[in-house]
Amino acid sequence: MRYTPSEIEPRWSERWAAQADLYGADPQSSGKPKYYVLEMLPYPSGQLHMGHVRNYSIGDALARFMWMRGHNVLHPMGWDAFGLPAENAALKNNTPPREWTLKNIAAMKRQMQRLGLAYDWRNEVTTCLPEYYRWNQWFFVRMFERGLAYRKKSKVNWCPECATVLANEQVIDGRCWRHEDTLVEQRDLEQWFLRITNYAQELLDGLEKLNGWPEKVRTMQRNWIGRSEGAEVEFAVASVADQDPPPETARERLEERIEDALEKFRAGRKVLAATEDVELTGDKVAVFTTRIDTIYGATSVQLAPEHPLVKKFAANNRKLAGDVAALLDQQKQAREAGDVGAIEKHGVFTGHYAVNPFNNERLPIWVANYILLDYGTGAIMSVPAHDERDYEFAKKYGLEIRIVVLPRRADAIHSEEDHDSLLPYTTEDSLLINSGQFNTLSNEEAQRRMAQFAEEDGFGKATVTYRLKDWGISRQRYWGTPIPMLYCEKDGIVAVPDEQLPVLLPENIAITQQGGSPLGRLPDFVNATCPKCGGPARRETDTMDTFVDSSWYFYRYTSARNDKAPFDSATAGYWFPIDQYIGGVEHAILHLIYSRFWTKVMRDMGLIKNDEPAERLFTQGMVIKNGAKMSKSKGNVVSPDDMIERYGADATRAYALFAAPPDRDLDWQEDGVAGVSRFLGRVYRFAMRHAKGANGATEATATSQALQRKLHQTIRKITEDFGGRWHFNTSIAAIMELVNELTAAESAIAAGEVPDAVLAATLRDLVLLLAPFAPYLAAELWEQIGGEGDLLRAPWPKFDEALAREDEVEIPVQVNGKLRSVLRVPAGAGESVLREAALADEKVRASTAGKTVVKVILVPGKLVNLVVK
RNA sequence: GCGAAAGUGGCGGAAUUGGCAGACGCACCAGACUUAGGAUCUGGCGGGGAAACCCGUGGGGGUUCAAGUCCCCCCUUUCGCACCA
Repeated sequence: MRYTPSEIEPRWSERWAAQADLYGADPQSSGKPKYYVLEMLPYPSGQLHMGHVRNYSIGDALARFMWMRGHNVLHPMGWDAFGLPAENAALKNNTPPREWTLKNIAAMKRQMQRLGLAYDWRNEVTTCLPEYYRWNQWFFVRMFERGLAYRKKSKVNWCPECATVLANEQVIDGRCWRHEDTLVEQRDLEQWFLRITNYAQELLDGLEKLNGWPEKVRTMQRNWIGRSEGAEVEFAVASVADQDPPPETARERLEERIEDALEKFRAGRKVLAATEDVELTGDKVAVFTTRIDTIYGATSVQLAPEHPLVKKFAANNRKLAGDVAALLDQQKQAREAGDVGAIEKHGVFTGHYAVNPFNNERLPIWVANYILLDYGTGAIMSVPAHDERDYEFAKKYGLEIRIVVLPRRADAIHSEEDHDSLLPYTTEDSLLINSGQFNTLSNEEAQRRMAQFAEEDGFGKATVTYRLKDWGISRQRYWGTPIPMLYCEKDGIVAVPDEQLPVLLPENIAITQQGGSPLGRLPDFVNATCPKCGGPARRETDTMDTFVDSSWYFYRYTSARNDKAPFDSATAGYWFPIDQYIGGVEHAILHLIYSRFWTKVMRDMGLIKNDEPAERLFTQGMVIKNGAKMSKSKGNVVSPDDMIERYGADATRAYALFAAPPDRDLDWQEDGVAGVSRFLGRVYRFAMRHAKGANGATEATATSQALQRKLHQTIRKITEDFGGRWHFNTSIAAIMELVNELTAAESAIAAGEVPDAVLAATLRDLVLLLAPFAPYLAAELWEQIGGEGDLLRAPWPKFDEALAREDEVEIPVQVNGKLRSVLRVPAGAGESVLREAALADEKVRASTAGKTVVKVILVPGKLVNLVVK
């Protein structure tokens, strides 16, 4: 009667695979409450890893539990099948990407089936197939029509290793998200963008309502969207009068004069006054600030090296051009190294001035290497007294530092020196000084009034800026969704008409590592006809970022074979939002922000009604080994196949749930898997011994009552775990306790102390409790004990409060907080019973002898504490 | 630097609400059994001590009859963010 998962499991696996509708959802008319449980779809690398196993074990346990609780469950699976590895593999093995990918999918599907995961494969979604990606194209055209997809030349992140562009979200510390060692370069390219920034505010606001999402993920998204409230203020540019591009000698003279002004400025630290013969040029420079209230303290304006105004200034000034180039280089290097925060601040005076519209002061315009063109307006006003960076910069270059707010708690400030030692102070709990008509206002009040003032006078306004940028989706790669756009000489950019979709990805193509999109080298693909004028057109050769694929795949599951639309709205309306989404925290930003965006766009298109894709999100911890993330380079990768072969799928899955709470990192210990396997063996043998054996006992005894009590306590615990904390490690531990108690009662059972009915009911419930965690063993035993129908649809056991109740409890007795004895009293014993029992207890009396009991703490059901002196 | 989470036996972890610290499992030790197995069963297993008992949840302080749990300070680890104006 050995437990042999290697025989039991494949037998069931085959039976399940033969029933396509086994894990299918019921029709909407079933009247059952719907439950959509979803695990993130894998990239088909060809091999499941332990992270997948953990992810799917959690989801599968939940799905099975919900089925047994009588829900209508949708539990699908698919493949995130486009992406660069397929091209790399093609290069290496000379296999077409499609072939390689489909082969991997088949292999991984086998692994999933071997794991006994309860997916409805009839809804399988494979993103690299035209039946799927045609809808990516369809969505793209819809977004183009709505102005949400646009093309622009911009500075983009370029990974030399991938030979393609990356989205901001795919750059981590200046490196490619797929190539930890590869620095991302900045390049200028024409790219397609999706206007996710249109939804920045809604994406931010929506986070407040996502109470079923981990706070950590919400915070990460909040930071990523990076809203900041402030104001834009326009400064007029004033320059040394000499506007015409001067001949060489004149230019040198101008440079001298600028040097001269700079000299004076340095000597006197009073540039604001050293403005001699400057006059307005008609140019304007807008700065973005979150602290308009400190604008009277501005003593310079700082521009990003790439600011258009800088180009203009530098055109007349070779020295400046050289200096700016150096600054730009520093910034670029810092950016590429990913430590912009650590950059040493450098700057250069341009010789030009900006007029502060609030007080008409002329502030020197500098170029600084820490100002970023792509945030705000690429220009700032520098207020050294109240900003740490500005302070550092002003100290370094001797710029004036002017205090314009006085902290409310200013008691300690008695002199200028005191002030200096406190600088810079950035508090917003202060009052304005040295600020003209705004003096004595609070910061908050001043911010409002000054923005209003600027708006009324037409030189500024309150604004909101976001760190979030539009989503660049063009990729110069082959293995992705072709962007369905055409370039016609006459009609410009034209979308491919719906009836011509999908734009098929050509199959026969030589994958090489040379730059540019591989599709660009296929004349048959590139040369097309303009649908408007019928003339020749050039086809877009870039493909879409694969995150497009995963932004809406879960809608497709609800009607995966639909060839009229991306999905059926009514069906999606029934299933959405996803009740529980489960995956790794590494997708907290990328996938989870894109798919929220996509959902909002689809809602605005009228395809769906929900605002958010998923009601609840669970992010599981990583699977590690010997304290480190599993990786080939560390040689600590544990193969799921290997585990299944040695211990079975049940033991592997149950261990993945047992070894740690699901949200924490899990240290994979093979001995632990063996332990779980031993436990399953004990269950198997116990059940087999009693599956059919009735010995005619009918009389309830203390033992049978104790068994029933334990059983119902276990049912209660596990049912609560599913509804609450998801600490499946303790759920499984509870089943182990139950089984320990059952096997310990073996001799009592043999002695007829446990009625047949109790034993049979216990066995049945034990099998049901096991079903979400060890489905193979549960199915096998279910059959052995004569369970009817499929286990998955058998109702989850109900716990009986009366049977679960203890009738006698142990109450610890402390003397001065130290444990001295344990009382056995009837459950529900009142205070007087406890007091008497405690005082009468021998051990207690021994330790209180010769002392007076000052106080007795009685907590019925918990403990007794005697305070003695 | 900012923010979050965590720190409990040799190891993974338990102790939702302040109430017997170490459930359950691994490893280890002792024993039983034997068709000698990657088997099964029984018992032991935080530290000190012969015992009574004492000590023990990263460190230090505090609140409380009672603290792993609450409060204050500090240390360590992991994760996120980081010139964002």
